Amino acid sequence: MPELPEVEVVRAGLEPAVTGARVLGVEVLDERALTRHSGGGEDFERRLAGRTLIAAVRRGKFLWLPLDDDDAVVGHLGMSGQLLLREPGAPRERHERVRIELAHPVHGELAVVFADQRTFGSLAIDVLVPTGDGAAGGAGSSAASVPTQVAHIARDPVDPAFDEARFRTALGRKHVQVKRVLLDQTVISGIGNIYADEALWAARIHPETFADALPSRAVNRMLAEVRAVLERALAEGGTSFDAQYVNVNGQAGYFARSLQAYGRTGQPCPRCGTPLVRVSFTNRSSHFCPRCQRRR
DNA sequence: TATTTTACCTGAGGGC
DNA sequence: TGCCCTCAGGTAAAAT
Repeated sequence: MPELPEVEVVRAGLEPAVTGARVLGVEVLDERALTRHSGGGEDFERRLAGRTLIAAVRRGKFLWLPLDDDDAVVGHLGMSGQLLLREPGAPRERHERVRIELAHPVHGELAVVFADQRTFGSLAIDVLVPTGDGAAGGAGSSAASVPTQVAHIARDPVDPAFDEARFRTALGRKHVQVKRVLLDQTVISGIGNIYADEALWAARIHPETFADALPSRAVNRMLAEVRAVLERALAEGGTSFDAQYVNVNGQAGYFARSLQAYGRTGQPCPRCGTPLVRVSFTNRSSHFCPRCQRRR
């Protein structure tokens, strides 16, 4: 499932290929890939054709490609979205939804293919607006702007402009299980179910501990482990369980073999040996060690 | 206002 | 072999 490390791998892969490239043509094969776009498929194709892409930027799990004016192509991979770099005229991908043909001044012609099995992901053309804090909108560009669709998303914990004081304040005011807060992209972005479970396991915090009951020492530990797990996953190219998440060349990441808690129900906790448990949590699951991660 | 639930979607895998 | 059921989960809208 694409979370921050996976999306960053995709962003970094797109960056050299799209920066400075001109859009030769756009094909929308499935309009469900444009659920966040205000116009239809024809509008998307028309507004993008002939334009030049100037960067690849990411905040949390959102990705955008600024155009040569105040617009940007915004992308979210959802559960199963992929952005792939292909040769022009390459055969269709299995769940291909949108194809953008580009001409790059150095690399020549190529295609950016958006494929998405479950169609939770989407592309859209959106307007860039100034950031509230004046800092760069996200990783990959120094421009202090974000698409309007991303403006409500908090900065992610690996962003140099991440407002730690704001995060701590928000956490202290929420009478909600801490894992819910980690998954709330308006408080801290980039974390999904996998890395939430991993970070909480590493910080020895029960996922259902109320956020407003966490001592500041525990918050420090949690934030440090969130950053550590995201950075380790990034270094290993992200987490892949199957063909769902891949980089722009279609290759899987290696972090799945480094997971300590997520998906390891019944297996011994790597720290204390107690069998890990899985509990139902807001239409998904939480994995944790019942001994190391005691409920407060 | 703050928090919780639901809709959206397809394919893999288990049970029978 | 094939059918039915459950599960996976990010986001935003709807409900409480």
